[in-house]
Parts: sequence; C-alpha cells; structure tokens
Amino acid sequence: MEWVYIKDLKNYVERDVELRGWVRRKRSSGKISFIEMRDGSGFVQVVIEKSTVGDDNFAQADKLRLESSLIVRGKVRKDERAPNGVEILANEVIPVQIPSEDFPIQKPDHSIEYLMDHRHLWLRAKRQFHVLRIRDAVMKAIRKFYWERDFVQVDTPIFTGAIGESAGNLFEIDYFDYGKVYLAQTGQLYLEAACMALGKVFNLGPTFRAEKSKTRRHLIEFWMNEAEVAYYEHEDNIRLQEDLVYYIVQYVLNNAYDDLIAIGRDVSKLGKVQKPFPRMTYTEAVEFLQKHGSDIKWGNDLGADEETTLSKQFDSPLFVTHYPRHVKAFYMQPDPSNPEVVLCDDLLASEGYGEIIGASQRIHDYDLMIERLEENNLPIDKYDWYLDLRQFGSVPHSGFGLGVERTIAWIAGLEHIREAIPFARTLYRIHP
RNA sequence: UCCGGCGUAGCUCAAUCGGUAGAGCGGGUGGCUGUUAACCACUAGGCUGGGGGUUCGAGUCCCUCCGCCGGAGCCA
Repeated sequence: MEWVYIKDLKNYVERDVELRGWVRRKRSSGKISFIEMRDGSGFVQVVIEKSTVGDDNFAQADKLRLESSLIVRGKVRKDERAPNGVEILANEVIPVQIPSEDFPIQKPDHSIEYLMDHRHLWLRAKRQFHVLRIRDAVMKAIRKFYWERDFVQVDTPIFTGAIGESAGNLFEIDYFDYGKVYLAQTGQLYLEAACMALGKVFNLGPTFRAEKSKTRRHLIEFWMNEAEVAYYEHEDNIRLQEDLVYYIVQYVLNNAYDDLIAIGRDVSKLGKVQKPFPRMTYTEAVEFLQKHGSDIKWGNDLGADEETTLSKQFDSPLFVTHYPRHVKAFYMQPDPSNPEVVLCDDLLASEGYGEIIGASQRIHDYDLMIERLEENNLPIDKYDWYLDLRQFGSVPHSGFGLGVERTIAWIAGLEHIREAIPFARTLYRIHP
C-alpha cells in the first residue's frame, strides 16, 4: 500500500493509502472513534469504526493517547463534515509507540513559561507548525531574491576576533591555548571584504549579542541577512532594501497564505505594503515627534516608543535616514552636504514592530576611517585587514543587515519574537 | 544593569479583613456509531517555589534567596 502525506490526500479520493504520523487529538465512543492525525505535512481526521476494523484492532486503537505515533491504513473519503474535505476510514490502525505518560501540552491553555520549558514538544502544536512554515518561506524568499539578482552567497565566520561595531556585547569563547575568540555579532566587515572580490554579496546566518535585553523584540542568538555591494551608494542601498522587503512580503503572501490565515494574521495589512516605502530624515522625524508631544532633542537616538509612533503613521515600512553620526557606528559615510549626519537608514516595520533593517554607506577613505576609529577609541591594530580594504582599490560601497526573526514576527503578526525561531535563546533561557 | 509583575493539584486559575485548600481542564473507571476544546456519571489528586520572621493562627503580612514574565537602555 502506498505511503502518502496528508497534504496530498485530495489526489487519492476513494483509494486505499497508508499514513504515518501522530495522534493530535482523540474523541471516542463505544463503537466509533475519531483521531485527528498529523504527519508534518498537514492534519486529517481518521474515523475508526469497530464494525470495520474488528474488535481487537478497535481495542488496540482505543489505547492510543495524545502524541502516540501510529500508522493508519484506510480509504480516503470525501466528507462534507471533515474540515478539509477529506477524511480516512481506517481499515487498520498500527500503533508505533504509545507514551506511558500524558503529553504535557493538552489544551491551548498554558503559560508562556510552561510552553517555553516544553518547546521541543510545543513545536508540534498547530500554531507553531504554521509559524515555522512561514519562517521557512521567509528564508526561501531571501535567498531567491538575491540569487535572482546575481548576488553571491558568502558565508561569514561565526568565530571572530574582537572586531565589530562595539566590543561590549560580545560572547567570549576559550580558543584552546591561544586566548579568546568571540561569537560574531555581524558579518558586515567580512562582507565588505567579499564585495570587493565578488561585487554583490549576501549572507544568511546566526549572530550573537551579549545584551541583557528582555523585550519582545530581542534574542541573544538571532539570524541576520546582510548584503553588501561595491559601488553602491546610499540611494542604491535604500532601493535594494525596499525591493528585498517587498519581495519577501509578496513571496510569503503567495507561498504561505494558508499558514498566515491559519494563525489569524490580518493579511489585508500585508496587502497594503506598497513601493516606494515612505521616507523621513532623522531631522524630520524629530520635528514630527516634537509636534506630537515628545520632548526628544536633536542628537538623541530614537527610542522604542518614538519608533512605534513614527511607523504607525504608515501602512508600509518606514525609512528613517541621515541620523546624527554620534548615535551611529564608526564606519558610516558622512553626508557631503552635512557632515554632522551620516548616509544611513533604519527601516521600521509597520504596525509598531520596530527596526528590521540597519543600513549605511560605508566609509571608503582610508584617512577618514582612521580618524573615526581613533575617535571611538577602537584598537586600530585589530582593524588591520579592514583598513587594507581602503588601501587597495577602495570604492564607495553600501550594505545593510535585516533581522530575520523581527521580519518574521512582523509578517506573521507575532506578539513575541521568540515564536519566530524554533529554539529561542533569550536572556536566562537556553533549555531546551 | 534598572523598574514592575508573578510563583497555590499534572495544567490554567480562585481562595473576601490573617481563621478548616477550591474549580475547570487533564488523568483513572464505566457509558455512548458522527465527534470537532465531544458529551454524561463516578473517582484519585496538595510540603501553597526554598529558607527565616511576626502572630493564638500565614496561601495571605515582613525579610531573604531562587525561578519565570513584561518593560527600559542597546540593538536587528
């Protein structure tokens, strides 16, 4: 008998099939029972009649508990009473393994602490099934976008020396007898090197921030997509980000629509995302906020509340550009028309989800880079190879980093970023 | 690091002014051929996070430790 996946059952109506999966839910009467079965591809109801399977097999099937694994052989039937149009009338139910204890997650009525303690089992819940499929769609969209545009994927290292934007939030690792290495908080500097070799490059991988952040937008370990393009300047950079984010939204709408619906996402809001995205300079943003009652002063960085206020004005993500250079990283290119601000942008997701991209044109002038490193008290000798890039055929170049989980949380409408990754690493939680 | 909140049955939560520890779900047993968070009957289940204190008496008040949750800063 042919083993088929639940998602393909509609092509097997009136045929005998074998399903391999797990018991999601069970309801039983004396002579008939119903098993809601899942197999990783979908969900279907199995009807077990005592008169069809026989007394012995019915008794055996009755012993199945939640999350027992089982193999079912039976006939695919169209049935209006079934939620997805088809159900299985069992001929034979073969238990694979029956747990000796209750499955810890029974009803959608658990605290977040309890669910996170049981994350390895929580993944089997319907909502998590759909969220992880949306994550998969976002990942595919990102790679597809770049490959369609002739970018080369360059995988940047996880172990790095103490080099990056700042040294204070790095995870330290013992590296044999040679001292310390650090977990990457960005691959940007390496992508800057790679773009001088390959032109248009991107990465997609985990990054680590030793920041004691406890908010719905923060993870200790999160995935970042970074891109870097030689000869791209500020405006090219913004257009690339706009195209990417728009592409991801469209791809998810086209390829994971059912998953969005299943978790109750208001897809009309995603439908309103349109190019070009709205833009505001930092200075305009400060003026706007001041008019609306904020006491923010020019020169202060935007806080979480300010970002939310700004992004809620628009249906599409908002670019905030030209920040004061003192609130941004050392490597950002000054604006030629006003050296007090830099050629950078943050992309703030709509609906109050906050920053999903940080971007800038990078300084390509050797002397200016030295000046900025000194200004920030960074160890110039550690940046030797980074400075080499300004020594040998330096060109203007730009890039950005996209927070993958924040993007997923926004697109899926999640309340907390920890659901956007299979096993979230947050402050005080590394188990399971 | 700072601010706030929570910790009671396997799970989610009640418990009035400090006065005998309760419910729903889940589990067990029995019943039911169309259930969708099935239903009906019966049933078992507790060191109230740990330690200390106040009191005739503490789930409740105080101190302390632990765990978790949310927010700020910082960032993606």
